[in-house]
Amino acid sequence: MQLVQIYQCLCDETRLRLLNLLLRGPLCVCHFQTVLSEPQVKISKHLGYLRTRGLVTATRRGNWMIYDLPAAAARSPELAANLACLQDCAAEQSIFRRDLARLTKLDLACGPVAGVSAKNDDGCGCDQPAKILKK
Amino acid sequence: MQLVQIYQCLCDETRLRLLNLLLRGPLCVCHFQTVLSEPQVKISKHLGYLRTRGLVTATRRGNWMIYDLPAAAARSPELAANLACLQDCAAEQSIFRRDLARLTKLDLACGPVAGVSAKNDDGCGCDQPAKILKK
DNA sequence: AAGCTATATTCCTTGCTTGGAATATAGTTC
DNA sequence: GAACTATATTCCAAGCAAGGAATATAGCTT
Repeated sequence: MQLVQIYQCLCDETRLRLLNLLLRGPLCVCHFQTVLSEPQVKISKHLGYLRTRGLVTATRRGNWMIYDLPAAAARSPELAANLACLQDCAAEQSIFRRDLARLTKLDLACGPVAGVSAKNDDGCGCDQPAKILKK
Repeated sequence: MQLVQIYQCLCDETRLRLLNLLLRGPLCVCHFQTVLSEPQVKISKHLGYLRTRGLVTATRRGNWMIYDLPAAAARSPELAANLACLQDCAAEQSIFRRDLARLTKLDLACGPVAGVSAKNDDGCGCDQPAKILKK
């Protein structure tokens, strides 16, 4: 992957916020919506943008799409370096810290879950919890 | 400085090439032109873009404008981190390596110079050598 | 199958970025 | 001061990206 393309993915604030959350672990779209407080189209489009450029992966799980960063082994040196850099930098800017805090709160409310068919009414805004188990 | 703004500066290939060269030391516009083989407007505009956003500094020296990165002490943590990251990444991509090689060749042809009023006919494409002495 | 949920896509508008041609500016040399 | 050099700016056209409204799609539930 070309270096410029990585930076093109990073040059939008919404995308930075999405990636910052993904650095903590995989997530489904509805939880991005909740944490960022942004409309569904916006989130979905930016995730699509990142996906077509290989910065995130997406796997369907029932109704939900689980987005994740590419596996460490699958990251180019450039991508790995820039994700590490982003993580460091984001830790110092309030907007990213706030997002992570909100995500943590969501996690606590929802708790981890393995399956997909159980409903829960945890008030997350969707019927499925935030904490997605890594395969 | 906001992190996004840094990435916005980095998301254009021409600007990446300029910054990559600047990581080696200060340079005047005409040498960017020579190394990148791009028209003057293009170089000048991208340098202007970087300048207004604080990613480079510019000082006039006779007819020449010397561009440089902000002094290490003046760099925000985010900028410092990303410049370091860029330097690492650029070292692995051929276009940036080629640029550095061309710059080195220019240096050899021109040699270091302190003053500004002496002409030389070193074939650099302008009357002033490439190697600018740090103040 | 019908209705529901989560997510994606299309269409459209708006604004930004890029690049080039032409021109302007600042400084030098003669 | 006239000519010249290096660089910046203006004006314009084209392309791209972002956001929203409406709609489509995929999978679940009953």
